[in-house]
Amino acid sequence: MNAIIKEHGYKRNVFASNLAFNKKFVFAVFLPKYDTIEYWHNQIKGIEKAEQEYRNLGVVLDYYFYDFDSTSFKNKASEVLKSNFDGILFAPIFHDESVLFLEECQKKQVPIVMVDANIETSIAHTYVGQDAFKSGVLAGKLISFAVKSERRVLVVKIAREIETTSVYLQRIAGFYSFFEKNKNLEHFKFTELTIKDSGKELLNVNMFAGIHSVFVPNSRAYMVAQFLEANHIVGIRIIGYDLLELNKEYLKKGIIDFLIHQKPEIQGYTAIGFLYKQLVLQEPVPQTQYMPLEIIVKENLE
Amino acid sequence: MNAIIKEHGYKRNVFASNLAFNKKFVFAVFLPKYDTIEYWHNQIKGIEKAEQEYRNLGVVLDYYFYDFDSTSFKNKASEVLKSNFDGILFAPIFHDESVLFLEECQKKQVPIVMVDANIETSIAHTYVGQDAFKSGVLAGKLISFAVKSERRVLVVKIAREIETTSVYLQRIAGFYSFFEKNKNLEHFKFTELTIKDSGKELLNVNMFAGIHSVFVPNSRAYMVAQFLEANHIVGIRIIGYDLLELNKEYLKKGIIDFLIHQKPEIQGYTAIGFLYKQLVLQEPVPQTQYMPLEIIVKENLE
DNA sequence: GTGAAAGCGCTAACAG
DNA sequence: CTGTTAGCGCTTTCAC
Repeated sequence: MNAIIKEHGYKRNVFASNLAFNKKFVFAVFLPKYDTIEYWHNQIKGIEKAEQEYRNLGVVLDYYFYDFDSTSFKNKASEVLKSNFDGILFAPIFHDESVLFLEECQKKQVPIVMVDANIETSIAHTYVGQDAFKSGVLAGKLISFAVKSERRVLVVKIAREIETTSVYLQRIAGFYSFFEKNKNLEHFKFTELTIKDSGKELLNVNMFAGIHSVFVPNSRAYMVAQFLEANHIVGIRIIGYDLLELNKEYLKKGIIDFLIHQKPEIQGYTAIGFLYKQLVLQEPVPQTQYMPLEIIVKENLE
Repeated sequence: MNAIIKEHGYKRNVFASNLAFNKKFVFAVFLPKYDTIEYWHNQIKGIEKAEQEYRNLGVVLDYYFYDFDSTSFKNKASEVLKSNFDGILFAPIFHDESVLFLEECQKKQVPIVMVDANIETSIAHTYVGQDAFKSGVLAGKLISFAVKSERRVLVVKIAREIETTSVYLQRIAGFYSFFEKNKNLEHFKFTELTIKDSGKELLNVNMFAGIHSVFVPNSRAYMVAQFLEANHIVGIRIIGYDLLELNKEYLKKGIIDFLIHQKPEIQGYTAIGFLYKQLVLQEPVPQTQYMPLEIIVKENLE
């Protein structure tokens, strides 16, 4: 009989339904501590915007932040699992630990949304984030705008040891694939440079001799920009990722030329919106939601 | 007393409020006929997406479409004004007629949202759309990526007579202002070409002799691309506006290099969302919401 | 003006 | 398992 009613174009009244249900939905938000990491700070900003928007609509957020190490992750994870929540948003920074965490969440039968990076698994979940490979291809294209004479490109990998996600490797893979697929770009030559994080002092002028462009496959383009500015090296095109304050500053100065923006705020905002849709509105959401790849130059910043 | 209650952190329960209010909000949507104009079709797509989203939340849309002439606009306008609506979304294609229409709407005391173009007026309303001048500046920047030897740029104005909005003039103004502000770009030389709409046959090969780049300040970049392709002219960079199917096609082929995207779907979607916020949620909305200027190349299309 | 009461459409609990 | 009912928090109406 219910079936018959539904067939006949019946629409649940969301207001009445949620009024009667009279329940707050608790979304657990399980992310790295954001105090010092601007990228995560922006994710949180989007989440907080969504929190405010859905506050009157029966949504409560419970935050759990961990330090950027796997022990802290595991400790907080068990804390999360002890609590009660109707939906979970988290970032699988540490792969193996995240798989275990996912399995526990599955037992709770709640909707799961992952941001920033995805995990290959059969456990149903939604991914909201970047397509890292494609963003690398795009970086290649942007570098390729230079003239058609010989071009030397420096790929600068500045990474901390605990970098366990493969995001920046995927970006580099995409980057090279662009030049492989475009055979008329054989005049581009590449050199790689690997530097430990906060090892800015390891840069030296010789590294940039004869270089026309620099590709920084993570958010640390500002370090290269700082160095080039301090040493009065001009005419080198820099392309990097993420709208950190320092990156934006050098973009405005014209020292960084391109930033690829992954919209962390929108990631967080969208993720909460997806939980809201599933739980409050009882509507389906996509399995994967890639952020559009935005090209930011000085003139379309903001 | 009400005041005291509110001071004390009282939040209206949106579910109960709207259930008791038990009213459908009618939004009048007053736009050009979209059948043949892809740009407006995309606006409508966004509006329909919003319609679906808010259908269960007490929102009903009433559509009014006019032909692309001011008589049709006026006729439909009076039809709209005779109807009952709680909020209005419209595009001020014809300036003077739109001002009159606005004044009538004001009398109805309903929230007003304008898309696509704005009107200078003291009548309270929200504008959702592009910053045309800024988008022209951006176009200038994109053209300027070429090498630092002499560059000849052709500005191709393909417009129908009834083009009454000044959007494309603002874009051109922004475009030139970029080169004026950057004195190191004096090697860029400009030529203008004005062609009546669907006068593609008026293009000829000589126009492109010695030209390195073409700027088309509206959505008709594909016409130039078609011509260049048909005449096997290569090596000219084209930059235009809007993700029309034809433009996208030539972007994929590598004949158009850049498209600046004004997100018409998002405009429509946002506009409905603003009416929803004001009427259903009784929350404030901004006076002006500029769309971000998106740079689209082959590699970040879709 | 203030106060009481009906009822919006649904869910959950309880009775049969 | 099906049918009935209280009540979610608010708006509107009607009585005072």
